Amino acid sequence: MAVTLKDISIEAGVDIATVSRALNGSYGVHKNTRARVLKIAKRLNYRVNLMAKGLAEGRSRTIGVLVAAISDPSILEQIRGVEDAAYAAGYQIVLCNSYLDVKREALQLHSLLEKRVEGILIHSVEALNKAEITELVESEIPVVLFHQIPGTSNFSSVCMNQFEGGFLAGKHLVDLGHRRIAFLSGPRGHGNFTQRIKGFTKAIKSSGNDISAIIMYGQPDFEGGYKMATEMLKKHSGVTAAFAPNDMTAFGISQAVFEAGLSIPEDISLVGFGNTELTKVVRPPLTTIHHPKYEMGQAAVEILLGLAKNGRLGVPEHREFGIRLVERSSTAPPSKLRS
Amino acid sequence: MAVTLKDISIEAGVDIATVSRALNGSYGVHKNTRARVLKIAKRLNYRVNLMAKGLAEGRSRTIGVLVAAISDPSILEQIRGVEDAAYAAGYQIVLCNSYLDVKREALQLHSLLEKRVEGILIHSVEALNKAEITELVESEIPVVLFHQIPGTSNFSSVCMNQFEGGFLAGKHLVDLGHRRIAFLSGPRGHGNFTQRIKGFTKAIKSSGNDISAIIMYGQPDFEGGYKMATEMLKKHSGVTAAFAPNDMTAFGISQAVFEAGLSIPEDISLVGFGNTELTKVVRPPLTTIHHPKYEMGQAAVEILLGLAKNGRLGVPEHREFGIRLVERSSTAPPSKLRS
DNA sequence: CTGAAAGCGCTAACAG
DNA sequence: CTGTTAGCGCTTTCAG
Repeated sequence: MAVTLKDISIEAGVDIATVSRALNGSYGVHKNTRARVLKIAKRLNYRVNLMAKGLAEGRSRTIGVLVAAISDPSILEQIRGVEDAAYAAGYQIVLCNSYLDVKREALQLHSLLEKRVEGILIHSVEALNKAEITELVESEIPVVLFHQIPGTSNFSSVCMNQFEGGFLAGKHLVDLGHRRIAFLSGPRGHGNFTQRIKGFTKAIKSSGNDISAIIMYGQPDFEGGYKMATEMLKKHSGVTAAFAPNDMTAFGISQAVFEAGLSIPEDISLVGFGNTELTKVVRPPLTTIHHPKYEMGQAAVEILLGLAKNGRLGVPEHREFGIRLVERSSTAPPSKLRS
Repeated sequence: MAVTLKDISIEAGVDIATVSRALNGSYGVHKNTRARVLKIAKRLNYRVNLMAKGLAEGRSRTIGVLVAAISDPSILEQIRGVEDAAYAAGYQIVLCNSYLDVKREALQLHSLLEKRVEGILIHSVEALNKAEITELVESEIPVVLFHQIPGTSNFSSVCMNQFEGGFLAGKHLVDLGHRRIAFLSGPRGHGNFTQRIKGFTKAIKSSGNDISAIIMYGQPDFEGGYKMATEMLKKHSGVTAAFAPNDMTAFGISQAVFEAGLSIPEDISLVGFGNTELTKVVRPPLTTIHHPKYEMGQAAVEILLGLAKNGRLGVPEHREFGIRLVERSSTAPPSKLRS
């Protein structure tokens, strides 16, 4: 079996409580005793048993993170912010991937609760279902969402200004002179995308009557982008610009465009979302919407820990981050030949 | 506070031990009692406290997974296999991302040990350092590696036949008629890549004296592939084919090739490694080496749990998976014009 | 089939 | 500054 406080206490000839104190705080233990205990602990290769510690303290120093697909580079960057902030505050994170599987998500949520995590961060692509929301609310655990979910205003959230994101992209394309613009969005009804679509159409509607927007719904990933774009090119003629729900989807779109024998930005201008690493290096470099992913992760933890500390579960906090357009080479005025 | 066994026991008018039994096994509890307890537990929304349970049982029912970069789709697929197998066996996994940071990795390893995980799966890109190996060995915890690390033969491993992977790729390109072939590999000295390089050069050497191989080392990701290929195209003329350490790197290479005004496979034939999703959909579809990622993840858990059960830490098990070439459109005979 | 009691490893008052 | 004493919530003999 593993070394315990008792082993150390025997070896050091002091009480187990003293060992505990020596190992944790520096207060109230004689310097020499402390040094001796520390040395012995090291020699014996002692390692706290976090289960025992957690049980005794009544807290796990752990926060759960529920994400849909960690393969998404934007999400990964947020998680990195979460991890760093959590670690800095002495917390560990338990990462759960739902792989977009609702059942799996429920299971994981359940086990997070059993682990007595002190808070939960959620970044699922699909909205939570009723049962899950109820379960969360009843567990009285702090929750911070990385997106707005209709009907869950009792949870805190950290988001970017989705509306403005859509607006900026739409305006950019309109300003370039595009008149028929498509938004190949994520799943219908998801909070994030809904707002973005509103911003997008606002930009287009307010720019003149001769401009039209096409909205399509699909999976927000490479494959989904590829499919939506393929369909769009077939069905909707005259489109000269597209806006994607995230960069990966944009890459899928660009794939479909190339395959149709068209090029970017000459035939189709393309705007992504996320400003992930690949956007700079891909050909052509992708115009995209930037938002502070890492910082959002940090902020989420900050809020979560604040909620936990003050027991203010009733007053959710909402933090919104700014957004900006990063112009690269995938957007240009529509070529005369096609327009 | 959360509902405990005691709350249920009071409500049900039975002893707490009976409640425990009713909730866990079905043995030795009267049907009616059991039903009553279950109903009350449900009504009260009872949830085990895993910390308490783990402490009492002396086991955490948890296994740790240490990976370098979860953003790699191949790794993600393996993890999926791990999760499924672990879940089926009643285990939970604790996923740790080192982000290629050695210090971070050490920290995470440490905390896994403190959590009393019952085994650790490791898939780091960099080799473990001495201190970590010692720590692991001393902790007497089952360890399964997803790659071979020199000098750690006391750990079990699940790998693919790296040598054959390299050989198949090399042979395929040679058979197509290529005479000057590059392997833009991962970091120098890593077990996986070393073996693969050996297989690759073997295929080339054994095919004739007029064939030459160029080996380059770099980061095994999109960016790394892009850089290596850019450099290669500048320095080494006459190369008509390239082999990448994984698919993402291959995409980076293809980016660089396109940017140089060349095309695939007309100017450069390209072979990836991993057979990840994107290979099918990318243009041109990528010829690549397939290995059973999901199954490897499952196998790792199987071995791990076997080691734990039989206490046979001394006799590590090594499982090797087969590999095969998946031919798509990124490889072709060298075009007459260039060769 | 069920209750009583001990203990997992650690923390946290409370005395000294 | 240090030892004593209770637990934290759950499992697990051992009786009955």
